[in-house]
Amino acid sequence: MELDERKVTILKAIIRNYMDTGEPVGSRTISKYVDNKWSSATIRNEMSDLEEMGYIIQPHTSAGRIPSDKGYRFYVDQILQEKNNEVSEMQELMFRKVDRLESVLKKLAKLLANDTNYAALISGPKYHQNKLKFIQLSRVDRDKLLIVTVLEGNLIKNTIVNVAEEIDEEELLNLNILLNSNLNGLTVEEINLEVISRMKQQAGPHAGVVDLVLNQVAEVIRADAENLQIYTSGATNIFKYPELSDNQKASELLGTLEHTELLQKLVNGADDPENNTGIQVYIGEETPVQAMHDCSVITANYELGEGIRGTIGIIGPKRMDYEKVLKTLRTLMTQLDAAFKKEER
Amino acid sequence: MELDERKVTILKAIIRNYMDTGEPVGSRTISKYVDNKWSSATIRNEMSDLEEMGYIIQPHTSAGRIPSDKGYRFYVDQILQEKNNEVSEMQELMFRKVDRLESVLKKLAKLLANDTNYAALISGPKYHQNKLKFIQLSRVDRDKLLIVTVLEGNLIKNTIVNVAEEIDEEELLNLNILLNSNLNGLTVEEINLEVISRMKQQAGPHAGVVDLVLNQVAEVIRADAENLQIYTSGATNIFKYPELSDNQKASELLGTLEHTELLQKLVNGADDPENNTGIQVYIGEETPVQAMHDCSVITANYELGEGIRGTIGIIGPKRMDYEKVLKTLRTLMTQLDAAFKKEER
DNA sequence: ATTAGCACTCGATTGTGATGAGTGCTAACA
DNA sequence: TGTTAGCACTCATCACAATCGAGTGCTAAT
Repeated sequence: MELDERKVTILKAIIRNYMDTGEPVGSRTISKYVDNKWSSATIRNEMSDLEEMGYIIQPHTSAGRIPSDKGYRFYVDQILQEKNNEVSEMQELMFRKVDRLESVLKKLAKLLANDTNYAALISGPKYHQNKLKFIQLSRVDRDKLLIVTVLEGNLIKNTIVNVAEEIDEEELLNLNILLNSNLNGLTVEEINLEVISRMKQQAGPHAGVVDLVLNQVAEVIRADAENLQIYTSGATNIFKYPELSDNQKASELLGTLEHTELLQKLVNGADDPENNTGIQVYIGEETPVQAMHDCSVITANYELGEGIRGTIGIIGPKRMDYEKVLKTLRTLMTQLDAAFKKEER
Repeated sequence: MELDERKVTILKAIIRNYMDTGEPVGSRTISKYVDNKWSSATIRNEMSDLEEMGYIIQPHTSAGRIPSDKGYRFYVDQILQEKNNEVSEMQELMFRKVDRLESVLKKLAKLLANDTNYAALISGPKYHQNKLKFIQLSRVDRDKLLIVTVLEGNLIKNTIVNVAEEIDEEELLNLNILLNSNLNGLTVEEINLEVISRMKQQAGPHAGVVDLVLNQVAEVIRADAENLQIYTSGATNIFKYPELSDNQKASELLGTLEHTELLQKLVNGADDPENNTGIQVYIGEETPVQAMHDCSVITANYELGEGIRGTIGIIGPKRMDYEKVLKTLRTLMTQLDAAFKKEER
């Protein structure tokens, strides 16, 4: 059987209606929805076909129909095909002073959740493969050094280490120069044994400190790469959708949103190389996270400056307003990009 | 009427039973609970009295009794009176490397939530009234300075600012010395016009930079004091308690846990000067947060080093295991203190 | 090919009675 | 005088039946 134009119209009508109400939709409703262009009986016939083809489902014999995962998939694919060019204007971007990336991300998640009425999720950037831009050692106490590490893209990490030996200001200055001249522009991976031994040699009596510093830098960056920061917001929005807010499911879903390690799957999934738009739509069972099998999840990759990438995600009911979410995500990514470019300037 | 010993015993029995089951408890249950020391009929009489006195409530005519807020209050006060001296050993503290305070706090909240099976909340330290320990300016780009601010207690803040003028390394060094020699040991409040104008004078051509730096420092500290960081964990634990997990309430409660500004009330409340233990117990309507009127909330202040204070909180059903929670909080506070002292060493 | 009409299905809602845990009260008892 | 046994009463809860109505599938007419 073929999916002719009328079937498509009806399918879309079913999906749109269901998105609004969350209730199974019957033939008469659709008939009215299309201005009685066809009678309910006709619609019934078509619906029967659509069900046979797997696009819609009947929860029980005498209920209306609801879209199946396949139905949603069809709908979404249609939207995705639509031209990408309408990058609408968006509200004034609210992160004038990008002081700390983290707080921006949090705000962003909140904004997104409020805007869409779904749960939002945003992952901090992945640090590995990032270049070192600058290292600064300072003494904060007699036996304590502060290490400030600045990565490409102005991501900053601090660590405080205890040092056994005393180092005077001049030595510290020299160490700083040594570190920066040797390490600038290298990625963490590129700091190999050769580089290290050369630095140690140059450091003379304070080779131990060099070791300490390098270990600490490596550790900070690695630790951060491992337990990736993921911020969520608007988790309670799911209570707005009865089909998700049954206690058992809601509890699981909310629990999952608290567990970063589970969310990682979503974030990583977006790396699909075939997908050049950077946008992924998971419908129902397609979602790699168990607790979200009754939801749809949309993720989008963002990129700030050179190679600093992260992921934004929206989690909502299967009947989420795909059009709106996709649009919002697209504009947001553009905005984010622009904001950062501006900051970089 | 007086609250004699028997009444107290029965009241406690009712509360303990109710904490276990979450169901209203009847006279026979209590009779068995006290090894039939009194018959159910006697218990009934006493319960009738207790109800009249307002310590317990009958949800409906032919149900058992449940503790009222007043009942809980009595119970908790009893526990609080018990001697404070049993600081039990606790599991190995898991924050060997206190790299970033923030991540420690998050872990702590998670630990606490897991341990108690209630929702946990922890506020980051309040920065104001904190002394400046160290300031470091570094150039990261031609027109960008990195300002690292270290406060007493080794709390670190970074900011990047754009500067119009070019500053060479030597000038930067001088500025650093200038900043540190003038500002060390001062609180934010103490940096007044006099200090500022003196610094500007000394800075000569780069007075503008001094201004910029000071603004930025002030802003960072203020911004952080305003939207105080509050981390929550184990929010979904509330689904373990049927009396809270009705959809309407659960949604509100979880929503509230996402709104830092509402949680502030809890955190601030613990500042009650009369309360020298630093521990606050809110039962039911006593809670300053609307959505938690069906819960009990316990907050405890912690202190790290000099004047860096924050608050830990537990949110659970009114029938929460007060004894356990109080004990856990007390030990935790001790541990936290010890861990930080050790770090400081 | 479309549509009107009708019998049918089945979840949701409402109503009813049985069940049982728990109470209050009274009278008997120590 | 305090305690207890006994009994009538209350009321949430559960299972079951009756009813309702939205929505269907099928057939026959257009």
